[in-house]
Amino acid sequence: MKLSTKGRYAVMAMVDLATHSDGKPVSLGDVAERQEISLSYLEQLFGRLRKNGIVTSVRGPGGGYLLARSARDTRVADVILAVDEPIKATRCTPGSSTGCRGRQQRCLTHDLWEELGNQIYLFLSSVSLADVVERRVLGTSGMLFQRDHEGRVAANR
Amino acid sequence: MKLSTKGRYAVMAMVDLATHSDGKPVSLGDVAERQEISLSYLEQLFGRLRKNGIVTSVRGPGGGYLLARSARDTRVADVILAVDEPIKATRCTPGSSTGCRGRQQRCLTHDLWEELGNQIYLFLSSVSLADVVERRVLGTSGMLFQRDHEGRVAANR
DNA sequence: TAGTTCTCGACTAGAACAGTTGGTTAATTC
DNA sequence: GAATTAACCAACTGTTCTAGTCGAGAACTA
Repeated sequence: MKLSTKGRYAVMAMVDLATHSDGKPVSLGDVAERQEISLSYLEQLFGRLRKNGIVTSVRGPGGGYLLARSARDTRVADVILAVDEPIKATRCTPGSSTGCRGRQQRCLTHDLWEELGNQIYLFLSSVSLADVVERRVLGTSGMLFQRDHEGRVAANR
Repeated sequence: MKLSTKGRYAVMAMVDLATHSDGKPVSLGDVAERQEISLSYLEQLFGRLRKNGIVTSVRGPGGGYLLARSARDTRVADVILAVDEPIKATRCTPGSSTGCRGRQQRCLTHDLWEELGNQIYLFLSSVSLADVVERRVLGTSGMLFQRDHEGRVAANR
């Protein structure tokens, strides 16, 4: 599970879509203006989303994009997986079980990345677009960590 | 909380350090060879780790790096925060509460990224270097998602 | 003094990100 | 049927980050 600004842009746009679609298609031009993302970049992202069956498209005037499923059934994880290509296995890629065998059989940190990837995926697939729209994202929040005046990392335990 | 291969390299190196240090300093040359990471790149990373008080250094022959605290008290999150500079707030940066006010007061997905960042941080600070060394990273694991033959994303629920 | 190891800064090829440009195709409206 | 709308598509670009290289120096040990 890769986390990039690309995935975040896609989620922002999809939330916008979920918010402003009342059964009618929403044009990317509108989304671009509201979210202040370039139209052409959105086109690239929605190309991916369409190929992955997350949205459907309607061409021509009054056209645009529609959620393929309801906002409640579209999970944030689906959106991110659709736009972020599965990464090619470098050294020890979180998702795949191959790739991290240098000279040892399996790198020491393998389980850690695997587990972290699962945690992230579990969280993001527990959240639907509807949850985001209705601001139903539980706030455990609070300042959990800071940097001191010298720039060093300090945690508030 | 930024997740990059850079942070992963740092954690791999720190786990190596925790594994091979029996009170004596471990030279970066040894770590580089074992982990197959370039020495000069490691030097950059350990410069950051030292400035953030994660490791201490000993110069000269027989020198190297030592954990500043015990492996049990050094958390994976600390390592990653030390090497990954706090990102400059682009549009809606997960960590900081500023930055995502385009024309609205606060973007719809803000809470989502904030909460995700917290989830990741909580997980990574619950794991110490000792946990990784002793392979004590709980495996909720299993294949949670896949792509079908057309490359589309599908989840195993 | 020689050799080891850390320390520091500048530089680099390659990749990814975010966006641009310039088209085409399909549907609607005039 | 012509003009307009908006999805589609491909190639290209400036910027940033990654991962690494290179060179010089400073501290310590033998």
